[in-house]
Amino acid sequence: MPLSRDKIAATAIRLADAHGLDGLSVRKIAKELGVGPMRLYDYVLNKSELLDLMVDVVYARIAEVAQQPEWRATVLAIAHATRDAALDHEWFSDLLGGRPHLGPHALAVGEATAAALSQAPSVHDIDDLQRALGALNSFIIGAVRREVTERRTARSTGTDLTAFQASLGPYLTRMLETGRYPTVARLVIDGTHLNAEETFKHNLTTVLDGLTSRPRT
Amino acid sequence: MPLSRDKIAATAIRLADAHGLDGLSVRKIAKELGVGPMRLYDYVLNKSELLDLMVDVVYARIAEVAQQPEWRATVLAIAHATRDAALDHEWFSDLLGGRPHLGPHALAVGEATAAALSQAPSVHDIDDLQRALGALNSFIIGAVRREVTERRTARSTGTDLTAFQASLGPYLTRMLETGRYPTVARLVIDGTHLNAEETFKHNLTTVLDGLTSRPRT
DNA sequence: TATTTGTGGATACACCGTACGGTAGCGAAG
DNA sequence: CTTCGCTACCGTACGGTGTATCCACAAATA
Repeated sequence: MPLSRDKIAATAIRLADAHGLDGLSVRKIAKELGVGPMRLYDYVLNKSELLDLMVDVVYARIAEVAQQPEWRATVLAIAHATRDAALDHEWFSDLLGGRPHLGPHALAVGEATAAALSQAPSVHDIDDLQRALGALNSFIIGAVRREVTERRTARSTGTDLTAFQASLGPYLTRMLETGRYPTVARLVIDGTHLNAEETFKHNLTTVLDGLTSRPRT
Repeated sequence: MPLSRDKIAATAIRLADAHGLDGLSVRKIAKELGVGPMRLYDYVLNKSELLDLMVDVVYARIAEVAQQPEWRATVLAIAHATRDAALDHEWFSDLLGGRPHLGPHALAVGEATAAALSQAPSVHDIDDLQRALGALNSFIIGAVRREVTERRTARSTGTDLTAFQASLGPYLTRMLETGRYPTVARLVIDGTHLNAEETFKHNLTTVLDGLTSRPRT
């Protein structure tokens, strides 16, 4: 089996899933494939092109759900698929929004999203579409990013309050006890541990409603 | 002048502004300060703590505008200040949402945002607040991130259409000419070059309206 | 004066992305 | 059958990174 872009991308994804983007190096991928590090550069121009490859593989999965009968269902499906993908591949959220996504599958997702949004009421001309697309993508990117980093810190500190205070405690609890951040303190202490998926869905429909119900300015 | 966290952060910010986050290294900061690389570790635990330091300096600037008479004005001011800061310090957008922002000034901004949002109509209990805060921050993070990467690619490819096609052309124009991405193609070709700040403001008020006008689910 | 303490510096390690030169096989041209 | 050019593979090497560790020297204390 003679090595290929697909195989390189696949093992790179496996390693990134296991050890994060920081733990991903050309050398490790090569070792995992049983070849010298430089072999990869016969198939890829840069490391960043390798990252683009990985990203587009993930987009391929997202693109699979991008065909729905109704525009709103399409948007919802894409957004949730993006979130799911980022939860499966946390490094994906690190790359999300950080570079232009121009791979064929990324373009397919962009096309499906744009086509869906263009059928929304209150999206009349192309400027409306551009704005709506921007708002939607901004929300998705930010929400996914936030959720992933939250999950990471929760994992590294422990999820319950006492463990959290023990980890960030010396600093953060002291900060919160200064009384200068009462609302934040209330959020940290009294805040229910909301279900992440429902929060995402809730906020997504909020944004979507705002997008479609709003009269032209 | 004996070196300090503030001075380190200040020159690190200067270097990052000039050469980006990738071009920032402990050694270069040290050289700029005229000391050995290891001196910095007397003031900072990690490089990531150094990044946290830089981030909090930027938050200090944002926090300055966080006191407005009306809750909506406060939110708008913070959002725009965040965007301005990210445009001045593009590396800031790379860090935005990527790690928890726990510096004193970041907490101050978070407090101000939370306090403002808690006064919005339709934000009744603490769960409402948490959701609204999440939605708002998600949008801001994503929007800023998108705008910065867009500006970067525009800078590296040239802004007008022909230069853009010349740069991405061999690949992207071929992609668009396949006809598989008609909506995206229309956006790229017919899309007016919208004013970025107005788009941000427009989408921000859209999100904010959606946040406040929406009845409870 | 002798001794402790802390501060700045140099060196070293493990790792990174990748430029470069070289070689072994193989199909086509002479 | 020989020889050429080409492709696919390989190893080594360079300049960079973050940071652990040791060391020298100066100041302060006993």
